[in-house]
Amino acid sequence: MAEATKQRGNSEKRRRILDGALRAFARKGFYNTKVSEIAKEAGVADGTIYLYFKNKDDLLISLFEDRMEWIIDRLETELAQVEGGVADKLRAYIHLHFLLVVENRELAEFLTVELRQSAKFVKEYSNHKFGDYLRILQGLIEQGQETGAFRRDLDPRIVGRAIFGALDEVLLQMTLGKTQSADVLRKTDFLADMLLHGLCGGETKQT
Amino acid sequence: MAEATKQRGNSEKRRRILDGALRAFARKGFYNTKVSEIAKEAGVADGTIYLYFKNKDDLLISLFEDRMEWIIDRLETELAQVEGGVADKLRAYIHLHFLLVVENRELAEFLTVELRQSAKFVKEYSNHKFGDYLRILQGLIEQGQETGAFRRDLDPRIVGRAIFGALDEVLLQMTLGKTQSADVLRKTDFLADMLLHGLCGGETKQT
DNA sequence: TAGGAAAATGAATGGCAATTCAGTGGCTTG
DNA sequence: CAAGCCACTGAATTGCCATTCATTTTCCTA
Repeated sequence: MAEATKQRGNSEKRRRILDGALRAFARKGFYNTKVSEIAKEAGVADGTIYLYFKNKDDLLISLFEDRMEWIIDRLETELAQVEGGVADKLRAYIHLHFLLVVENRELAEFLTVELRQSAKFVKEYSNHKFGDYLRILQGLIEQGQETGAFRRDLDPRIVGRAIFGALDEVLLQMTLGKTQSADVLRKTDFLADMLLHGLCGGETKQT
Repeated sequence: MAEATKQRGNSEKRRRILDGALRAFARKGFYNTKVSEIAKEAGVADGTIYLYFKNKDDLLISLFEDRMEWIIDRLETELAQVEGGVADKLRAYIHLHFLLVVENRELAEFLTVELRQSAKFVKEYSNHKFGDYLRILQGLIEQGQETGAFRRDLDPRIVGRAIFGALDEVLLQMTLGKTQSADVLRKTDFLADMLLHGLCGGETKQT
């Protein structure tokens, strides 16, 4: 029990710090957030943070990995349950991506803003998590191309990026603009339709 | 002449500083760039920068506005010359957007990375330039909807964002990944096709 | 319950880098 | 040529804030 308690103590404080950091980073961005603010947000002393993280950079990376892991798990679980063709999976993917924002504004704000800001940063530390995330989307595209549902003249890697970028930018706008949750979800299907059928395309909406 | 000379002297030094800042920011990002580095890059003393800009933030904003203005001018000029339907204009727009990167990597890197990083920043200082840029794209979509070339069930504001996001993310990838210029341009048409006709759609490529 | 290890604290430190400003040099003008 | 002006310089100033570490508190264990 001693062991368990200690572990739990550790984990719980670590979690509190990550949660506090998320809130603080979402509000002011990485560089404008003081370590002491994170500490206050987490209800912890400044020094305590350094018992759990090597430094401020490490805290950012850890937070990023922690949350991406959570998102990826969730995405994989839920996508596996979708019945229907690849197009339906893609719709589900987009829906989940948007749902994430509705359910967790701060996380969305943190990811949309900091992910790009730290593009090089993340790149230098060879972060796999974002790659894993993108690979889910790319896998979906490839699958669609194999089954003939999607056209084959497009590079899945580019298409994956493009779709991610489209969603991300729209979400950024909504996040910063404090769009109502209901409105956010309403846009989902339109965007999915546009990506599937194009600007010129028909208005088919299959379930 | 005295007046002219002084003016030119001013402008030329200001330009040197902006150019130096662009190079420095593109390389290391705003927060990791020291003012003294910008000064060295511009071939100017540290203090000189403060004769032309209020502070480091002001320098960032000025650089951003300066370059966006240039881009917008160019975009408007070139789009006006495009013959053909709205779809062709959209293709041209995408082509120009990509061309920008090919011709000016540093600018592209600066914009893709810093634009988002400073989303709030830019928002607080109510920057109109990015809005102006987006409005060009949105105008194109609206025009297409009026003439019947594009479907009407999509909000032009959302679609504009989505397209911008898609392009931007793909470019970010290419910029950071040091993709060859020729390859960058090759992707242009595919991406345009995907946006116009969708993932499922045909492979029509009208000129 | 005492003792001591582990965890947590937060005031003090140290380094860094934005900004300032006293001084320099060159140019114009009378 | 003197004198004032003005852009420019870069070393010194200054404030900030990440990180450290001597001290305190908590929590076991015997």
